[in-house]
Amino acid sequence: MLEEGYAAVTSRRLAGKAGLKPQLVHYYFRTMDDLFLAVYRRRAEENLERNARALASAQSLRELWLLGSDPRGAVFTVEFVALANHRKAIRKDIARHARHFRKMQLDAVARLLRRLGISNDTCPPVVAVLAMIGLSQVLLLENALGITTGHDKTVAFVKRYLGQLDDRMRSSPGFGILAPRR
Amino acid sequence: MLEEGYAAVTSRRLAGKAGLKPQLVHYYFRTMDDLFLAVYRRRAEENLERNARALASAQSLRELWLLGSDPRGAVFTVEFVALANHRKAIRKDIARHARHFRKMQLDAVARLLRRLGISNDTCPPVVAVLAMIGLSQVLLLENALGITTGHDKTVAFVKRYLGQLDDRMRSSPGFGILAPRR
DNA sequence: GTCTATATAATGATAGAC
DNA sequence: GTCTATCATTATATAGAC
Repeated sequence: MLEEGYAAVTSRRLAGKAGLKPQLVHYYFRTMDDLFLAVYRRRAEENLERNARALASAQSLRELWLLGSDPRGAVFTVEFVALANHRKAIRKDIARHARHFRKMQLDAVARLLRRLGISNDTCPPVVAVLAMIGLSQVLLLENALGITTGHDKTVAFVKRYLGQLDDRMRSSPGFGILAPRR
Repeated sequence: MLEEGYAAVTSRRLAGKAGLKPQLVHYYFRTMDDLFLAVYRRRAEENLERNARALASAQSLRELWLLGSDPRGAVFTVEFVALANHRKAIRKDIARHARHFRKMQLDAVARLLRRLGISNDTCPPVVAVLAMIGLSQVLLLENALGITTGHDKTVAFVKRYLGQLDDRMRSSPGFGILAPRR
């Protein structure tokens, strides 16, 4: 799926990779949609856990950025969004997970910005979250196409910026209460 | 393609919509890949023209933002990136166009930030461009999935922010030389 | 330019033997 | 749980009549 797109995932090729017969795919998952959903759910759960760990760390913002910059993640997302574009059952699942995910990030970033004294007027938490996600996704998408103009510069800028915020965060009064230094 | 994904675009369905026989698709385009490329090229050219007009306007940033916020554009991009993910000929074409497009945006935004007195340390042009693209893409993608939490707030924030920059730009000395007020 | 006819190959899915 | 056998469907693409 990551290498050749979801359309390349067929019961036959899949079984071939497992050294088994195509019919077993249907035995285990019934339909191909069920298979795709199973893949998505497993990955979604892993993703939630990794995110929770990142948010609890002493460098939340940098960790969040790194998570969003996993190349497999971006291709995975594109493929499933494309898949969701014409399979109702899959779209529903993705939407539900994405909402859960978003809420979690949003709560954490809002708490963080408040503690840093960054007001809603300066930058609403939701803008910060969406900008971070958007930026990392665009970088990954372009990379997949072989376009990298200015990417290094952008990554360096973002990391420096987020690192400074994380530093201010760690040295803010009462930091240890919420997220103890490791 | 926009409604059901690229996999749903078959010679049969296409011919059906045109009230013709599937074989005519091959008569005109030979292969389905050639067809997809023709669609992409037409759209890409329109896109370049619209962008050039936006960059020449008196509210470049807002116009750029609006262009990036066209819902059809985002779905179109996702579908073609997914398509490019497993068709070499198509990937090459997308990459070439994207590079051209990026250079155009980058030159214009760089000139604009310089004129506004925003230094490279404050915000490198490429970061501004990628952040704008990323943010609008994420909004559109989520929208397509039915997720809209905080979107209104984000759009309002961005428009207000870009509007202020455009205002400063218009009132900067010598503005009329580069982009005459309409 | 548009059609009929056809070659060829892949797909998802089920039934039933072992 | 894994296999063989099989079906119905769909796809891309070409050849040739008109």
